[in-house]
Amino acid sequence: MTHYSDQRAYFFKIDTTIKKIRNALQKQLNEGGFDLTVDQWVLIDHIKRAPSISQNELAELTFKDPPTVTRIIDLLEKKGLVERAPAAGDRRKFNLFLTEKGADTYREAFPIVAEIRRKGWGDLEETDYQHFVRIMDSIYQNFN
Amino acid sequence: MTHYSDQRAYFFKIDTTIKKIRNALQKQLNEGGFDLTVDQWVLIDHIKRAPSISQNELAELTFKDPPTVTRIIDLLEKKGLVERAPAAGDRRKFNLFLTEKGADTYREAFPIVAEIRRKGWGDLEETDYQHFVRIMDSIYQNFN
DNA sequence: ACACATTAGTTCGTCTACTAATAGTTAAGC
DNA sequence: GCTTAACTATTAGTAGACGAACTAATGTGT
Repeated sequence: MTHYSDQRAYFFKIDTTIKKIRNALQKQLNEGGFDLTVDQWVLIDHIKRAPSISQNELAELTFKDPPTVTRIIDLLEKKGLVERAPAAGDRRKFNLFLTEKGADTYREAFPIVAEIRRKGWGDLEETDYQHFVRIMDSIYQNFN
Repeated sequence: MTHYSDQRAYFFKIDTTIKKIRNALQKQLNEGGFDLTVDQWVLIDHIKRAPSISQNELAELTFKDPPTVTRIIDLLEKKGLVERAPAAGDRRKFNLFLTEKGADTYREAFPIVAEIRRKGWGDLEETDYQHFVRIMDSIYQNFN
């Protein structure tokens, strides 16, 4: 029970750290005048990188559930940032694209996101990153 | 831009890892027949460790907002696991306690939580834990 | 060709996160 | 002492997470 792996700390630390990052990014997006949540940004980012992606593919890539993706895309479509185009050859599917307005938003918001990432990592080093990836991947894999 | 700290990876890895842990724990709680969410467990755990704690103190400790704590405590009270007692000397406050049923639930659910923590950490070592804590704390502090 | 399973997306219900606004209470300053 | 500020908890509204159940379309086996 007193062994380090039994402490609540690691669960708790991951949780509070991701909250901190999300809050910082959300605050910057708000102050930049963007009507965007962090999760909405994440989907826009993926669509920008893989235009014509389907909702299910998006769900897999972002580790969100299909219903969650549906709802976020609904919102982005309402704002005119994303477009659902019927997929050729499969009438169940949609191909997702950024609208012109969506592409503009991406371009304008990107520097804010990049700055938050840079700020969060601070002066941690390459070897820290290797430790970080190894430990996180290990925890993740332990649940597979 | 190609520098490691600019990758989306670290944000993404933290996010997916905490999701994985939460899902694993929730699944175990469900399979164990507990009518408890992960967040509800977190509050029960804190009340167990600090009986008579107030809602605001609980919010600070768990990094949840006061309205969130209010709602979760409402649910736990409805289930008969937690009790709100008026605080002596300050009629705005409540002192929170586990009911007998709440204490039973804690005792029964604890092994499940401990097992998930153990499983997640796997065979990572003490030095890994030190790296982990240092890196997480660093990211966290970079936003203060 | 037809029953059957699978896939893509949606709807619904419950829960948590966060903001803003509010009631009621207590503390502080002049 | 009295006004004002600060604090504790709550309510309301929007957004997101997730599971279950559903519709419509597609694929497979015989």
